[in-house]
Amino acid sequence: MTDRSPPAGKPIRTAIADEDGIDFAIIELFFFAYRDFTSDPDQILADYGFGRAHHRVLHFVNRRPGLTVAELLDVLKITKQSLARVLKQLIDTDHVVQLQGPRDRRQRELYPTAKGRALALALARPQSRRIRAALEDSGASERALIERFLEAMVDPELRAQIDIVPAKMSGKSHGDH
Amino acid sequence: MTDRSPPAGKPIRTAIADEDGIDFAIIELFFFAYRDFTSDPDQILADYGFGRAHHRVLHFVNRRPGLTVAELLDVLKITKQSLARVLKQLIDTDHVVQLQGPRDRRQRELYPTAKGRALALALARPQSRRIRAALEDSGASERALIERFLEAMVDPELRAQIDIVPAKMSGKSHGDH
DNA sequence: AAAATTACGTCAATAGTGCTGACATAATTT
DNA sequence: AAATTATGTCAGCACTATTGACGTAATTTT
Repeated sequence: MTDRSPPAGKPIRTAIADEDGIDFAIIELFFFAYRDFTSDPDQILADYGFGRAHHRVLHFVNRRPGLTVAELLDVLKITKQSLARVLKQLIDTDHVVQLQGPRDRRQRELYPTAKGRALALALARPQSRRIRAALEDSGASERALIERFLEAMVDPELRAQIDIVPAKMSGKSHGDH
Repeated sequence: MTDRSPPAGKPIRTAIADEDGIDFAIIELFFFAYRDFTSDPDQILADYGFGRAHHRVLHFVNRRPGLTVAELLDVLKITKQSLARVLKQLIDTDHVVQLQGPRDRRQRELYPTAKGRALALALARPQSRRIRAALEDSGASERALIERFLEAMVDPELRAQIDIVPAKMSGKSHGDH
């Protein structure tokens, strides 16, 4: 019994740094940034008994009023069952309403109520504040650049999901490439 | 029974856009970017029966070999219990080893094994590739700018966690403010 | 030296989010 | 009429996270 079950690999004492050209710095920053980015709304959501999933649904229902359940599933990349509970809670608490689709009556178009819009705004406010502060801190005027970078981080096939958003209609035209 | 239980708020049909100066565009892009950023390693992890939590532990153990359990908890911002299972699995599978702290023998210093380092690299590779591609797509040369922005997104009190990383020792000095 | 604190491990119970698979219903399409 | 589609729901399971409690060993304080 002098040695343990597996060969018990020896400890490596040197930090991984930017070995092999891997960009650990940005990988790690992305983790930290997202961790804190979500922490603000998480605290508000807790007061409502909601979680991050509720936030995401609320966000997209407000951004694209009238989207259907199937479209929402596609954007969130989760399963029907995962959405079901969360959506039901939002409907039961009068944050979201369902309307029968005008053309296809099988579809349920999702709309925020005034209550749902107010909550979406309350959740977005601290996040937007954080973004504004970060843009200032990091030598602003680069908003478009940050936007393009984040967009480029998204899977190319899925960028279509982004281009649906209404912001693009307000004459920004920072990229219809 | 002409009306439902609650006043049943009316549907709002207009998109939330950038109402009240809220930066919904970047909020949403951050969600999409992070969703896809984590999807690459998630697939690899599935082969090992690991999840995202394993990745995070593996990442930081490789980035700061010798960190203690308490330090890791502080960085990940999770509870001891949440870490316990994940860490145990990584130790049992010989990805991470614990050494008794040299000064304080209560502490357990965490180190990656060769196996653990290899996995950390394998997980980081697609992420780094995605970052490189995004920097190119979005008119690169702005790496430092992106880095500063992400850093500024982190809670100021917690930025100390970032400044520990070894990358800063390699003479980059883009900010010891 | 005794007492308090600290670092860590573990146990129990619970919540939130996600998954797969199966099945039902209503509406639309073929 | 039959097949397909959009949605809802049920059962069961996995992973990550939570709080609270307790135990042990080591260090620090008194």
